[in-house]
Amino acid sequence: MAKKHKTGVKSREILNSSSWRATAQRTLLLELIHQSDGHLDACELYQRARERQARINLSTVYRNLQLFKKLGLVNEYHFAEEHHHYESRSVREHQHLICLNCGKVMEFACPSSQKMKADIGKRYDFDISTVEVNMAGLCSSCRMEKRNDADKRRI
Amino acid sequence: MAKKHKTGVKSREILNSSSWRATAQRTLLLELIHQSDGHLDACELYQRARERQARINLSTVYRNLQLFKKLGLVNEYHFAEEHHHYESRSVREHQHLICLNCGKVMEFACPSSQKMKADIGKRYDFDISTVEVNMAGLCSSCRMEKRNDADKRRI
DNA sequence: GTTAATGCAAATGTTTTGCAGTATA
DNA sequence: TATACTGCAAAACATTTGCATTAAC
Repeated sequence: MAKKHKTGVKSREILNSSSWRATAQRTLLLELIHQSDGHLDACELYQRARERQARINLSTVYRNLQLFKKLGLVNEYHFAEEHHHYESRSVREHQHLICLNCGKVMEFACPSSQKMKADIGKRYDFDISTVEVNMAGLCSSCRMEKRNDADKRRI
Repeated sequence: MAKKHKTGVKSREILNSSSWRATAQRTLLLELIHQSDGHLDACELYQRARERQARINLSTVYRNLQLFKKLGLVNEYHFAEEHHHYESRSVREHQHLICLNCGKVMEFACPSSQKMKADIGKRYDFDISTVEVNMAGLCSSCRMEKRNDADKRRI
């Protein structure tokens, strides 16, 4: 409850501080992103938004995600999939591990990534804005599932 | 010259060792990927292939890239763009830095990624097959270009 | 009242797929 | 000769865009 209120206030502050308008759609989207456990894709966000605002349009979702990205409110991630994932920027720095079978996403701390960012930026004279460490593989339950499938075929 | 010959032989060996057919298109695509400096996208590969086989089709390129990925001949990368990039798997381990303005891709060594892979795999009980470290930002020449543009607008 | 933002529909770009014809093993 | 592979066209997705209407300021 307290969290929800805080997020709402924060979003509103950010929007008011600039010339961006705090529309119902925009506020709802920000709230849903903050509430979620992270790594939503545009389609999932759209579906959740529709539960509360039946007439919201997918292009509104995309337009606002671009804006949030520009304002630094969300990070965009590029996993081993065709679409992007989005996450509130406020959560502490972490990286991602994805199961290639079930799509489950785990987060892990990666303190070395900030040092790496500075080193590489200096070495190649780049102004680096994002660092992504993406690992992908099979989680334990999917590994087990695949093993069982293989056993069945052998019978 | 020697390199080209070696690559051709290697590709042919890999294809012959299985039931996959060494078609002219497939052989050409493998050769182009091996010859390139890495991180090609499907469209670029298609354009290069057309210079030598005018009638080759983009779907053939995509189908073969999927096959090469499955056979472990190429790696697929997900940079901050809408399409994927592909690279011969034989080259030594490295990670990528991409310019968000001009699309230029730099490669950098990241020896710590292998240790990280082992650590994270153990901690989360994942069988990790890929580790990507993607950094993105502005290269020095694009930074300068943008600064000049800003100056012009101010006049 | 201005003008930014939305909804809708259509366009764009990337990747996949069905199918009939072709070429490899 | 059997069938894997290709080319072509169309479909399937994710994302963007133009434009008339709506709503925030």
